[in-house]
Amino acid sequence: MPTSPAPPPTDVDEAADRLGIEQLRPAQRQAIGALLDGRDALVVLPTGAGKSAIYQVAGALLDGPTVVVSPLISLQEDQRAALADARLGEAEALHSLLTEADQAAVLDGVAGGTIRYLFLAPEQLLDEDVLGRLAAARPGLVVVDEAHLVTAWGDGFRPAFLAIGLLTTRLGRPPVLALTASASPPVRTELDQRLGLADPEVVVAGVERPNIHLGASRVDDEADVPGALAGLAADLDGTGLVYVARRKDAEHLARVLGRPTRPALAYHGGLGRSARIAVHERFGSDEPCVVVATSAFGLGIDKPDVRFVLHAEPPETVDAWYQEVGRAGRDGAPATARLLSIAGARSRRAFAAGARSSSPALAARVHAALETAPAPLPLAVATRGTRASLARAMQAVQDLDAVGAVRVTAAGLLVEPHGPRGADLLAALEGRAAQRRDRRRTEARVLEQVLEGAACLWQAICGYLGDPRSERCGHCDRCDETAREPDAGGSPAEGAVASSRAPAYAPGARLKHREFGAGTVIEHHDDVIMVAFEEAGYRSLAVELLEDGDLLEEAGG
DNA sequence: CGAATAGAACGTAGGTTCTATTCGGTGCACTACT
Repeated sequence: MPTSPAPPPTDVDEAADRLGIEQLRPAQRQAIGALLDGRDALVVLPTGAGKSAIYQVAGALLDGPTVVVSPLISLQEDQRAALADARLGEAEALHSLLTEADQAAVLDGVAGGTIRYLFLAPEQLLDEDVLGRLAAARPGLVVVDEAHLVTAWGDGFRPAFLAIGLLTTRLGRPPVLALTASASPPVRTELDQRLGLADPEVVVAGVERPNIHLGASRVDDEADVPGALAGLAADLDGTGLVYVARRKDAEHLARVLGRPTRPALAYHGGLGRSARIAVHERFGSDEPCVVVATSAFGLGIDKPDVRFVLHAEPPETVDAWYQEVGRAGRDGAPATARLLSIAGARSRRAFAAGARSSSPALAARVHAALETAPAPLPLAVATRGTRASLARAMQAVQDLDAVGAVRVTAAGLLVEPHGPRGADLLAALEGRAAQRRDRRRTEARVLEQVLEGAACLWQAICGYLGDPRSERCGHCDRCDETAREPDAGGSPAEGAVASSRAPAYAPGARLKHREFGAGTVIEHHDDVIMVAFEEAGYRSLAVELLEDGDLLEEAGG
């Protein structure tokens, strides 16, 4: 006989206690409080800061099951296991590795009220049967874990991420909690829109990782990269990660970097299941090793004592760089991150990012199909016959929703009677597509500029991620160089030049541009500032033109 | 976007040179086979 379930906790502290947490941190309390008041929340905290506890506690106190959208099956299983002993209620995952009978049992458990926490991938929500049964159970909370993937993966790789926002409406629109370790201000704005967050409680803290020493350097030729990496790795002890752009680079560099005392293992998405498990097990062991990997090796890694992260070339964006660097030094002990770029060459990872995108033509077809429908249609029915996968069609629906051409209600999808149609609709859709391409290009360019510039690296990253710091970090290459050149030629450090000449444009300063709107300065050198605009993304602006052209509405804050 | 690969033209043997296309990193789920 199973033991009878524990009675639900009566307050936040009791729920935390059952998780083995003595004292919740202020950031956690702030988010939990908002959710219990029925509000949405967007939480940006580094891994290890207790993001999961927010939904674990809030979910135990809200009526109805908590639905956690989680990107990987392995992650879902980890999260389920973490709740297994907590006496907060039953937790299950729903995915394709379960037998059909087990999947049915999980859905029955949700419908019958015995399951308190359900973990699933966004693709599961596209199944009308799953969606309908979840809706009937009246969820009390929807959680989007690794929420930055809504923008990073939704627009191309896994379009189901874009559908989450629409589908929460079908789930009765309970409070939505978006969780991530990194989200720059433009990404936050996009998350608000894509997830349909309504005036969310925003909690952002602690982007900088003081124990990670950051560096970026340049090699002249591609052929120099393996030797440079080998040199860096030789000076570093313990277990480390090397990120590369392509699968065959992983295989090749693993052979170059392996040593008898510390083997190097290649990891990428082309490996078989058992090979991948073997690398994860070796990486997790106490014996040091180096894993040479594509971006496949990332999500869900929580080994505390990774001592270094090397990049054979720049990642797609500053966000991706921060995410990958952040896998070092989780234990708080000193760790090292070094990035190589090839002089004059674009990173191979930058252009692979935006190849696939949604099609205005497909969106127009979906719209046409809806116009002839007599009543609100379930999403899956409305997009039938468009010759696109359900997930692709969802991407189209999301675009239609964003330009105001359709509306999603609990009953399904319908055409907005006064929304754009015909040529207007197509123009609006194409405008959106162009905006997305532009966003991608500028994001790749920002990383290039940070790497080419001379500014403190952590200052640039923190500014980019919306947690600006006004002083140099003291633990990156650029700060080391500044410290080594005390008063050669009598010129003060660059940061001092910037702030004495134009204090209004110091990193972290807020400004409002006539064309681009509100933004935050993230870098300033040579009379050029880089600004993160909430709506327009990242822009480099010449200070002289800015002032002469009277382009600022206001500055300060 | 730019590198790699496949195919075509050349004109009689197996190579060069050009043009067209596909592919590049992430994984969910599904289908059809052992």
